[in-house]
Amino acid sequence: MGRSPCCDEIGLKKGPWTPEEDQKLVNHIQKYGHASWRALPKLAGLNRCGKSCRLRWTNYLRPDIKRGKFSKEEEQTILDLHAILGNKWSAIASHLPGRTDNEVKNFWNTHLKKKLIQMGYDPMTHQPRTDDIISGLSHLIALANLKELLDHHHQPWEQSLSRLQEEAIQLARLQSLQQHLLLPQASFTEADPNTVNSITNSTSLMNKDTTINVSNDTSSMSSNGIGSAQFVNDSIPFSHMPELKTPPSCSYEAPLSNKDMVQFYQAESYPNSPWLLSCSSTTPSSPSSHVVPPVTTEVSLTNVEDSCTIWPEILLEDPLFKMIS
DNA sequence: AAAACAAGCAACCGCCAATTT
DNA sequence: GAAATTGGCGGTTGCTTGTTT
Repeated sequence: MGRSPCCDEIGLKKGPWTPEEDQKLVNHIQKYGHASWRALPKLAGLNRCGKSCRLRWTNYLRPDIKRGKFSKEEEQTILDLHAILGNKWSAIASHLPGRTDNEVKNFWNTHLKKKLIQMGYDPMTHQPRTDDIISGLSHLIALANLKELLDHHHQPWEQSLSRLQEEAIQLARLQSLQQHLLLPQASFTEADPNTVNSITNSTSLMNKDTTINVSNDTSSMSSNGIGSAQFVNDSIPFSHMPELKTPPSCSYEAPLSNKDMVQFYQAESYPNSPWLLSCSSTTPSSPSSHVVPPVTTEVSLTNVEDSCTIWPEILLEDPLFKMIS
């Protein structure tokens, strides 16, 4: 059985809050707290639903709310955390004292998302947008083809069409190769630990300032009109991505069986939380589908364990973390 | 000066998980 | 154990303000 929305009651006010309403809410909470949001509006003399009161309090009236522009540090933290957590606004906001999930979400949607797109990143994956590069390249090639076609207008059009078809096949091959070269790592949302492990073992790739440089100089076009692409350094730095590193060591203060694996993530850029750690247990038969809550809460970095499994998306399960400062 | 458009943000909505009855 | 209730979260909406035409 479902439940009726709390704001369905007839006559309850919606929309922007007036200063008088704010004052009533603040006064009531300061005096009596907010044990029950449902009961609060009547007790406080407000013609609002409890949900509306809770939102107003948590997003605007709470005394510890930090207002004003986001600092560069806060911006970087949001970018770093979003790269790992995705749209977990509440979890991201918990790392930013005084900021609400709503504020972080709005800041992301109005500023950071656009910024990433402008920088050539996919705002969801935080990876360079290969579709843009490839479509841009295709566009250039198409223009070159058109130019060549016009240059050879004396040829029968059937012949030109046939040449274009051949070139389209070659272009498709080139694009396939480029995608392979541009995506040396699978997505971090991949749940298979083996895949994730192999990804993490090659994290050096993440921090290289690598990009594809597409020349628009037609002299670099080959004789059949297909352009060339080459890897060069530093145009689109991956600076906003947190650096993932193999940990120096792990030791367990609670015993773990050989079915267990350690998950960790180094977050150098998060103040007071240089390491976020957690352990979980998995069954050998289905490692990716059976991750259970932490079996230990204390992990310290003292001895090297080669068998540790690195799991970059550990932050996806924020509540499971043990933070060691 | 006015209309159109864009950006920013507070607030709402629906869903879900946890808790209570 | 099932149903009802509550609080919390993420997505979306729509109002306000600023900018451009």
